[in-house]
Amino acid sequence: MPELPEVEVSRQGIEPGLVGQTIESICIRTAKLRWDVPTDILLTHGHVIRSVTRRAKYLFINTDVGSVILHLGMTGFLRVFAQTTPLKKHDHLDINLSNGQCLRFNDARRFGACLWQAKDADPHPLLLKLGPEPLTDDFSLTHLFELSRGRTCTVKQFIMDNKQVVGVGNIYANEALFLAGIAPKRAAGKISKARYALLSRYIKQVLAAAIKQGGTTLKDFSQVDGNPGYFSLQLNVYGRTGAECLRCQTDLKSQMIGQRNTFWCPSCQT
DNA sequence: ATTGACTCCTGATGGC
DNA sequence: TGCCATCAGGAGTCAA
Repeated sequence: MPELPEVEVSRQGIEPGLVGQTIESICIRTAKLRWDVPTDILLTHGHVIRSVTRRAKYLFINTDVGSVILHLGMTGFLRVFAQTTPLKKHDHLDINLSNGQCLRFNDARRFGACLWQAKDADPHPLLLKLGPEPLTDDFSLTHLFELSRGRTCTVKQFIMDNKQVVGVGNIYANEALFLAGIAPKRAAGKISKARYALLSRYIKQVLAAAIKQGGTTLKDFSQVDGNPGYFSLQLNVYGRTGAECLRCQTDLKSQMIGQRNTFWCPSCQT
């Protein structure tokens, strides 16, 4: 289940195989993922891939005429290999390169997306409301505190809201709240500046650490080379319902908060 | 404006 | 062994 670290690891994985290569053709095998796949992406035929970038959990394959935007959703992953590689179930899209290689997008649950951003056009509507990138200075230690005043939703829902900060998915929200010692059900508007500074620092730390280790592998994710990520080995709370807290041996709790499974230590997190 | 419920989809899982 | 029913989950959309 790709979160920001997994998307960034995917970006780093596909970038060397794509940049400088010419797009020979694009094969849309599945016309509708989360939304209809825009045929505008075919405009990239014959154009060179200048860069592969990321904004939130969106990946951009950038050419001189525009960008193919990919979102991995829940179960999406990307591979770069020979165009002759046999198809597997749920292989939805190929970007064929003139060197015989291709970028292939596979997504079992089709929560992923392929979008089009024309060069010099207004930004895609989906990108307009996104908050700052958590790993940049745009996401300051006081950012969350300032936005949270008066908010009654839980702190967990607040940090997972893309309008506040992008890329904090369920796994890392649980982990960052544990490290900061904040109970996930606490109201966002009633948490002190000092605690938000701590939480912000841990959000940055946990995301950066996960990227460095190649992302978290649970059920679905693998790196572009097919190897798993290794971060799951050091999850403190996610998925550990009933197990003992690694810090204080208290039994961890879990509960659905805002349709998402939430894990915490009732002793360490207050 | 904010919040919560609903929705898309398929594979994994568990009960019988 | 097989067949349901249930669930996970990113994030947009809609209703309240």
